Amino acid sequence: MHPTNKDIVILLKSVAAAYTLTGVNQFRIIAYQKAADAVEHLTQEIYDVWQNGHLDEIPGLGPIIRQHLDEYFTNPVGSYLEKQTQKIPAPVYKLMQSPGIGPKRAFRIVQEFKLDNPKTIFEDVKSLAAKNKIVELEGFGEKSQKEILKAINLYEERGQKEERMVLPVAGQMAEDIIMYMKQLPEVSEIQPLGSLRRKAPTIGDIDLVAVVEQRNAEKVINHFTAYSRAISVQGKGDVKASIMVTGGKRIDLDIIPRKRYGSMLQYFTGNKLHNIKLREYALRKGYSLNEFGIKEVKTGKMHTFETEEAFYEFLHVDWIPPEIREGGEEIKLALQHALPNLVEPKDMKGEFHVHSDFDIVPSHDIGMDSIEKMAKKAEELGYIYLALSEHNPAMSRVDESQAVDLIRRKAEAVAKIKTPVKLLNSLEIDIQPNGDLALAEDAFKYLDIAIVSIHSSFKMSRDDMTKRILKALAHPGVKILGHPTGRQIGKREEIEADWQTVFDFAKKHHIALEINAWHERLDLPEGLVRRAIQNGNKLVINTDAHAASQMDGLLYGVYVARRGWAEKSDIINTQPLDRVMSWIKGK
DNA sequence: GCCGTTTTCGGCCCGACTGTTTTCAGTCG
Repeated sequence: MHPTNKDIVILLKSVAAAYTLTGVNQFRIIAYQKAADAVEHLTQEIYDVWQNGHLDEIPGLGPIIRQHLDEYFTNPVGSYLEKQTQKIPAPVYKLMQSPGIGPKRAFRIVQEFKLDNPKTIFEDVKSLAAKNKIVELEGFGEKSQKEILKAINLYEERGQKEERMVLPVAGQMAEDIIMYMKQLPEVSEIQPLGSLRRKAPTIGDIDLVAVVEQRNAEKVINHFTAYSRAISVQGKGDVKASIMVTGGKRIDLDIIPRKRYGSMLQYFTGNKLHNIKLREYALRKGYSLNEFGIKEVKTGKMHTFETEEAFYEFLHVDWIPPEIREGGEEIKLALQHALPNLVEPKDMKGEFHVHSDFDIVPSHDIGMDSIEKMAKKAEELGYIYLALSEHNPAMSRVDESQAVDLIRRKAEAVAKIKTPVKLLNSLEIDIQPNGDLALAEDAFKYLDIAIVSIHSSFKMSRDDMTKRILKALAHPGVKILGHPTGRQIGKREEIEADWQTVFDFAKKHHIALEINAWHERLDLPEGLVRRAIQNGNKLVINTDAHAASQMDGLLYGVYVARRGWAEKSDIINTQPLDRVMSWIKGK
């Protein structure tokens, strides 16, 4: 098994902890913490990124840590990183995993009581606390003993299976509480920030900021903590509060007067590395940034900002779309007025991957709505074209001539629909393990366009998988590679393939890479979107809808495209019909 | 150890909260 992102996060944090305890340069410790943070918030598996030779694209990982990771991925045994962690007793790292216990307190406890078994560390500490032993340590007291117990219990209860929400779930949760908060006229504005505003594929907790005048603060905070879905109040102060809602998810609320709203938006949108880099830049210019405004370091004069645009403008930095605030090169480009002009939802003019209920005897799940209904929905969305791409007929259920007949009949059914939307007869065809397509050759003449996707044998060697994909793409009828990595967020890993080779081949043959907008796929992942674009590939954004209502979800694909720095011209289904048709015809 | 729109050397984000202390250390986001 390859190390997961979580493994690497723990590894890097452990090295940072070991350095903290052995007393190395504090900035080296911070560098490891930043690196751990970068990996923790990566939306791709770091192992895959490493395998494809692109560790250098991750901001926060410098040459030295990259080299250590390279060694670790090749063979962890005896590697530098492993050796560093071994300098500290293993139970320390275990103990640190409970919230509120950092390296120093964990080390103190382990050392003072000579706890050497990582397997029993939590039990050991609990029984020490029961005997009131921890209170006796210098620097610890009654309350810290209690806090430590609470932290361990919390970790044991649910810390390990901490799950992040997919974007639409988090979005709905935010919308619900925003509606609730807006019942108060004192809340003049309220919006989600953090990873939700940056449209990250998964969301840990929900951050809200509301514009409230100081005299109404108490009332608003009280209203927030009285939310009916709150199962507990985590914290409550004059200007902020935090609740836990059903499902164990946290919602934080900060309130701010109108005149400081801009700096608060910037501060809580993040991400962390973006903020650090912006503040470092500002500091070189003599300014210190915080959530209340911009301070002139020399004079102490404070500037406040009602809008985020004004905040960035003060620093002579172009406003940066939240989706690309990742701590990479966006600040540099914003200074040069060279940010990309990201694709927007309104640019979308159609899509190529929806499943109708036409009974094609499909190999996988069939759609819920008729072709007509899907076309109607496309019309409502203002689309000018739509491709109906059901799964191919199951080879186990129909023979070749029956399959050909089904495709022909579907073409006729599509042609019969009266709609201003240009409908295309398409299919999503399985790529078989040997790279053959699961469709009789004669059927292709009834298709306007074809998507090919992998739906089986996800575990293959990188070489075999790459060959399999190239063989499928070599078929002249193929125009789109569907959900290329096959990942399902939180459920299935990405397949392993040499993406550079796949991208080069796709580019040469004018095959588009899909950004599948289904919220559990979001595939291509944004990191690969960015590389595909830099490589000169074209992409399409598709919903993979199995019901008309799901076609609204194209938005989530647009977010991924934006997070991958895609402009309108990179995305084929932003283009007018004639351009799309000439792409289909292979020009 | 990382990083760069006055630096490839010499700096390094910022504040809140908590607890155990009388001025700070540890942890977190």
